[in-house]
Amino acid sequence: MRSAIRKPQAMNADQRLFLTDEQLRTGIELMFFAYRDFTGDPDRILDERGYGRAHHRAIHFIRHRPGITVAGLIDVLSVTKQSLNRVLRQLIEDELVTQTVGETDRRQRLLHLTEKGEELEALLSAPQRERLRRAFLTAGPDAVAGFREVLLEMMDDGARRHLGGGAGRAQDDEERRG
Amino acid sequence: MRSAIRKPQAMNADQRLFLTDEQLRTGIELMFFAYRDFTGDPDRILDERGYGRAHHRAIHFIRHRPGITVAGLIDVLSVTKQSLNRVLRQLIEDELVTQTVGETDRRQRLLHLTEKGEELEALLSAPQRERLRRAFLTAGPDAVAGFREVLLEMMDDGARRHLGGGAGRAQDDEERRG
DNA sequence: ATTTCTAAGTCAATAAGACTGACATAAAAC
DNA sequence: GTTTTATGTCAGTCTTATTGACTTAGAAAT
Repeated sequence: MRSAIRKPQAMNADQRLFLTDEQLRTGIELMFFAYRDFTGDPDRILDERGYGRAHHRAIHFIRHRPGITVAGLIDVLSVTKQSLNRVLRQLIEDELVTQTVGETDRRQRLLHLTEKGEELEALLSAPQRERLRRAFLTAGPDAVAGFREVLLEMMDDGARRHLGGGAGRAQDDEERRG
Repeated sequence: MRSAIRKPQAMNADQRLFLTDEQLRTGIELMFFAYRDFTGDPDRILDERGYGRAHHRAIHFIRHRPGITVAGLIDVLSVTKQSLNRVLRQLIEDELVTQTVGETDRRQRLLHLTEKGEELEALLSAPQRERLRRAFLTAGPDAVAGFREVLLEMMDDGARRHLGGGAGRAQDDEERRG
């Protein structure tokens, strides 16, 4: 028995495929820690202003999908109308978000950020962008491509259409859905 | 098939460095969607049993750092004693977690999962492992390496020592801290 | 034109999960 | 023997989210 030395052939299929228990567990923990720290910075800024993470999410998607409807935002965020409404009411009251009546369908309320809203959005996303920027720069382009691929694969099929940018405009999808 | 179209045009430094506004924004949204869907499966299982995400986190880290102290768990999770205590009380009451008095320091309560606890942990992590496994397999080993690098870089410096596996054992750190 | 459906908004009640602050106990450290 | 540490607990608060019921306005269908 040659038990002393581990030959490369001794690796099973899952090990060669980087799918060991250890690596999957590390993946789970990476998601937990990275997400927590990623949201930590804006959370602190929001807290000072009496807002929460829900406000950030609304502000983010209104900023990047200007003119999105309330129903569209509910769909992207996967929250209930009641949850979103409370958040939206505050943001409108505080003059960070405006509503305009839809042109083709006047029941719709099209959402936009005010200047004040844009300012807060920039302030909130700055630390996240900086964190990503630093991580991307350190890890390099190939690592970034891998990061994007894996996260994209981890998403539910239905959620992928909400992703703006590289994989098709979400706004178009939403308008098509009407 | 997701990164199909790429226009070969003039790129500035940031674009070559994959640090365009667009790519940073997509990174932000990937984190949001992937994390939400990643936690969605266990959330449903927890819900059926009257537990929440906080219970899952406790169970996960007790499973993978058996004998961890209450203070150690508070440190890893970055929650308050009061928050953790409510969760822990339920898990002990429901016989998923046991406490044993520390041998060297009898003030400490060393946490372990019972068989029942191990079963629930396996049930909760199964969909997450499967999701990761599928994503890793589809994206390939290089992408997985990139995923890990970027997430690791995104974490706060202080959090990195809590990561088990590839980058040093967290358990040792915790024991050293005592 | 009337009915029906849809988009949005609101009220009420509930719950998980987190927080702060205050306080208690037991054991270790000095 | 005093102080510090580890744990546990009580009380109160806050944010986010839920479900359910109901209203208003406008669009669509007949």
